[in-house]
Amino acid sequence: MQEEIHEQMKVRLDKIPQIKDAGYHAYADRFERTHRLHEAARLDDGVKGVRVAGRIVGLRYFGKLAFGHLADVEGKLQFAVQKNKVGSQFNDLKSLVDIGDFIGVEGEIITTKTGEKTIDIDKFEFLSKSVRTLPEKFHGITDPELRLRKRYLDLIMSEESRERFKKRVKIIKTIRDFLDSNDFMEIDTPVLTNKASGALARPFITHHNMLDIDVYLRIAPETYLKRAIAGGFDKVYEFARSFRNEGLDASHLPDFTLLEYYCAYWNYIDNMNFTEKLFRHLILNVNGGLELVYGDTKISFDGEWPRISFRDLILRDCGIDINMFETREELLEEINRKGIRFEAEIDVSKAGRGTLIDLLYKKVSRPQLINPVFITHHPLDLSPLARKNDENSLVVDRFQLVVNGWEVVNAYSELVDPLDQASRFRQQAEARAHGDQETMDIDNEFLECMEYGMPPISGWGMGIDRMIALMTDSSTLRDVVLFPLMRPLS
RNA sequence: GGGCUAGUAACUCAGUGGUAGAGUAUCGCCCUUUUAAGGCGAGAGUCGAAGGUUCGAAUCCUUCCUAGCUCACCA
Repeated sequence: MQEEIHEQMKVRLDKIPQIKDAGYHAYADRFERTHRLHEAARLDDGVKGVRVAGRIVGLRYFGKLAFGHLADVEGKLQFAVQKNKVGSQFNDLKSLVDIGDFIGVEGEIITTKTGEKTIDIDKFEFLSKSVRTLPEKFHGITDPELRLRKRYLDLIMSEESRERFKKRVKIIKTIRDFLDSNDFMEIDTPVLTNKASGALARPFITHHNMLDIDVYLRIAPETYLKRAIAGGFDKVYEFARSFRNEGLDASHLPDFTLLEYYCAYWNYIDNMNFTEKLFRHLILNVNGGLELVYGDTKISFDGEWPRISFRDLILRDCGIDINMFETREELLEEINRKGIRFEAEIDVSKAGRGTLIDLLYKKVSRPQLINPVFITHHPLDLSPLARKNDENSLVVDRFQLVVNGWEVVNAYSELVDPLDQASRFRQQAEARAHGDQETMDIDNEFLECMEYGMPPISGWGMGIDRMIALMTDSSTLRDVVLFPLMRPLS
């Protein structure tokens, strides 16, 4: 109770000793329920001895009768309190109980004149006193900042918000069940690491006092999951909370959930086929159809999804054949000649060839991709952990699933050749030496693991939060995360 | 970081230079079928913060804080 106590709070605080004087506990230790609220709401009339508990979210008095609602995230149930049934407890309710309090009630299931399932109570128990008033009942919280900072209030007040987060639970459970039923094993890999590897991104750095070393919060679980494959697990996955010290906006969070799985003996084509199955299963089970509506956009996951190479896509969208330009200088010259400008924060003149191609793709192609499309065969220098294509050594056996202009999935045939991996790391180091920020650290421990031998592997990663935003028609990722990071109020 | 917008009672919002307002909520009274219940009455405010202009500032000016949207970069 940091701030000053205003009138309404004082009124409620003053009730706590009165609650005790009346023989209740203001903060009881337990309540034996026979049903949860949404279960009780499905019982037949006449069932007696029903005991339910919840937060009071509405309360209306009519002289010697009162109606109210108990609610939780799963549902709500109306309760009726009649003075001639509960006796002296009626006045206790009136003088001690407020909207926002938790109570437990026991009574009989009835249906009111207006047709609503109701528990007509014989008695109630006080469970927990709320000393602050809930937001206004009709509008709830509309200030987007308050909704994020005080998500619990948003959940109490907004059915839409409750449904969104329940859907998140269902999405994650559906994916987990699907992977489990396909013989994947869920494992955990470290969050604190010595190297920020597995992706191209700026990490959070923290410090371990006892070891006196700086450690990184992982940017991806990739290299550890592959170590598990080397150790003999042959299908693994992890819902990996990952951390990137970069922008923070509607489509980027500093900590987000990255689902990755790895399967030994698959290549990227097996993986694309599996991806289609996974998504069909997910969307059909959670949304009941294969079409999603996101804002004004309709997205169809039906049918076979197009598979197009990075080169063909860029050629189609801006007429540049990236295979014709083998150095970054030649490519940059061509990009400038076509009049394509990147208003990039990073210095384009320092970017490597791969980074340039990536910028080009994000500028001319990606925004146009609405329905799911597999983009394949990315430039080698953008994919230091992916296997080289057997026909064209400038590209890798990689795919991204792009939906609504978002990279939802990134996957490839994993590089398991330790000599090639060592040379890729060296290339990354060179690019960094030339000023390219978007590079990967050399990870010698990972390399050594690979030297002991890894089977063929295909790995896969998906930003869960983005997928959930797509499936819940949420315009910002912060709407699908319960408690997003906010600058503290000082 | 740039541009635009916003911050007034616990909550939702009016109020554009002249005594700080409404609804919800709270407190008191009436009411046994309501569900944004209703009726009568009352209390509740550092108008985001600091400075300035003015006889007088929620209102005009400056700076700052916070947030949302948006643009550029990152999943």
